[in-house]
Amino acid sequence: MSKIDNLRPSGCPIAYALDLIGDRWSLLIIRDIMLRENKTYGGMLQADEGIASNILVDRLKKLTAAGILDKTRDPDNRRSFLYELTDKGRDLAPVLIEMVLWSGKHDTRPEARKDVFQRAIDNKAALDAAMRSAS
Amino acid sequence: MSKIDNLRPSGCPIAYALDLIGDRWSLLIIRDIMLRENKTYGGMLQADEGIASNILVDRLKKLTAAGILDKTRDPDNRRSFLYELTDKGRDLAPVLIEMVLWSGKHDTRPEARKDVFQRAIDNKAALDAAMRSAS
DNA sequence: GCAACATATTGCATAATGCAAGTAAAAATG
DNA sequence: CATTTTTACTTGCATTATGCAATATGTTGC
Repeated sequence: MSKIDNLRPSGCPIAYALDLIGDRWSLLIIRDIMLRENKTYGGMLQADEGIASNILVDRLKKLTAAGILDKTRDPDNRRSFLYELTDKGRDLAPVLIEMVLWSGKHDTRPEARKDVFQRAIDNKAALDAAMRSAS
Repeated sequence: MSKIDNLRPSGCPIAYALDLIGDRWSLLIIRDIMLRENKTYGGMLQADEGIASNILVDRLKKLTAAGILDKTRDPDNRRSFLYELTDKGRDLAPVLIEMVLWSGKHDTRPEARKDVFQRAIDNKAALDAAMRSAS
């Protein structure tokens, strides 16, 4: 198991957030749930960015331990698990939305995908509601 | 020098943001500038969280290379440099604000500092403007 | 029990981080 | 103009995290 268990004691809210979700993968897992209804280990393994299986397990454990995700058996497929957002996890929707707006404005690469950016521009509140209800 | 130079090619805006600022320190540097007017190497070294000097140099270089920071000589102290936000950097203010709101709601530790959280609750637009003008 | 599916673990190489000490260069002091 | 101080940065080395490929564990349906 990797990554910090102990939070930085400064009390700074930015530091707190970074201690829990400040890495290259955690928010992509939350994106998978919020924007792609991808709630299973297997589905997340196959996502675009190609996370390694041990890292995925590690992050799922940490996000669950942090009270951001909740792990349950999938009632429709009893050999699979569902990782769903808790209230704390759902409340990350605005953070993700602001990241999308920032990248949409500043990522000038041709491969940059603008669909979610456009949704955020068109109706931020509706996107927020959709992301929260996805869990 | 550490950390990835090549961006993940998925085109996902969340992945783009994480490739540039998805680590434990980058947003704390930006916080120092935006919320503490801490724009020098030495000032950042002494911030609450105690970043190591080599990591600080590395992140300052990367953020500058990413077009988020701009490095100039301090006109008031010619042996010091100022790291200031570009437009791209200033546009991260909403991301930081949403993180503050999230942590303020969910960090239940007694040491959690609530001052910036309260500012964001009271007048988000005013906080955003203050953070942008700090650079 | 067995095949298949799904989640998770292990071993090992590479890369990032953290710490302590040292270097470099500009400005202030005498 | 030599010396000290300030400020920025670098280096060496130990520890920790990440990435990859292979393997293992657990669950279900037959």
